[in-house]
Amino acid sequence: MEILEQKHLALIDEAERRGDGPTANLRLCFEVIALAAAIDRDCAARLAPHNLSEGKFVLLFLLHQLPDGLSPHELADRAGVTRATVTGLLDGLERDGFLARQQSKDDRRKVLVRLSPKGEDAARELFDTHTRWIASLFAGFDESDRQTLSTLIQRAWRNTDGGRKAVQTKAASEITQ
Amino acid sequence: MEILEQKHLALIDEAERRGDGPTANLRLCFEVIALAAAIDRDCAARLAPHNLSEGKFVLLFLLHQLPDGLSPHELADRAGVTRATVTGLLDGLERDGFLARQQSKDDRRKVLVRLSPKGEDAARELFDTHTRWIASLFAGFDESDRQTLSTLIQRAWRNTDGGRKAVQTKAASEITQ
DNA sequence: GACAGATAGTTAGGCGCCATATCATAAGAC
DNA sequence: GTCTTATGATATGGCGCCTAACTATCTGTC
Repeated sequence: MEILEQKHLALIDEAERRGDGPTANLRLCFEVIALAAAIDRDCAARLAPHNLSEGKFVLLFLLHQLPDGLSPHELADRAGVTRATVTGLLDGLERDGFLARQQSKDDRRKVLVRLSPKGEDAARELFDTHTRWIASLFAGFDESDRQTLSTLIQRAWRNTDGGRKAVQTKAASEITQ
Repeated sequence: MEILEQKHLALIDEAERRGDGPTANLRLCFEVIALAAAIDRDCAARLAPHNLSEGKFVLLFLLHQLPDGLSPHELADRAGVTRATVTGLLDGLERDGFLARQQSKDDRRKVLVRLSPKGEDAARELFDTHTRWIASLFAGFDESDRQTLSTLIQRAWRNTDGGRKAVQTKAASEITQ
């Protein structure tokens, strides 16, 4: 029952062959990545039958129950992707009838995106099954397990570039206060 | 110091708004994904200056110190990607002078891929810095931390589709024995 | 020795994501 | 009122990955 991916096994082999110190950290890193990749694959597999990807699903639920719609720009900000990416995702969603684009009245540069009834249905239904599925991944975890896992992940995260920057930003803002 | 991505924060908000039971598991899942994504980003940022991606780097180190080279098929198997993907990666690597393709003598369907001196240099040098960097992500983890994290990750992994299949396969093979 | 089926590599087309460049419109400075 | 600058959205082209289809070659069978 090997959790790691092929390429990572090969990398660990090579590191061991070179006697490159402790490969335990390598293995740990690849286990994290393997879990995330497995979750991504499952997510994609669950959404594909509906002609949706993870990115499209996010837009769908961001637009859910917003009769006034949102602009592509707002969608990009809230989804954390570029505006260009949103344009591509909207193209697909509009083609498949989940939503419609409409020119804004007050700002003629702007576009308003609104879900169609089909989109509203999909958002409502998929959101529930989706969150239930995600929660089920950690079935059997009690509060202590969750706390432990979360703490260890955050410790590693602080060693990434993004994590380091966040720590610095936080420190700077605390001094400023 | 928020570790989660924008879209996941929005998803958790919505789940809480709906009172959809425990959102703690959601948060945990997204933390795993955020760590993996941060690592991926760092990896890409470190390789980009050399005109390499993670996929290309894997091919490079698979070919390292193999004067007889490998075929695209073998590379695909060992890297865990499709042959078509390997073709694309090889195109880029060949264009950038890291390797050369050469017709095999004994099987004229086959192609042999060999690193150039530039490719050999890059593989040797990058492999070391790369593994050191990965190990540094878990700096400060002692054996007990590693064991704990690994166990928790594997427990979650067994709840993914891939994990379930692996468990079944293992059980079946044990019965057969 | 011809022929079916396996195998090797590539091509074509798609998806999701990105960065960069382009074009329309809006808002503020003077 | 014009002119710069900011802000919309999109187009273009790239990357890594996929599947499916194609061509060339090899292999085993009759």
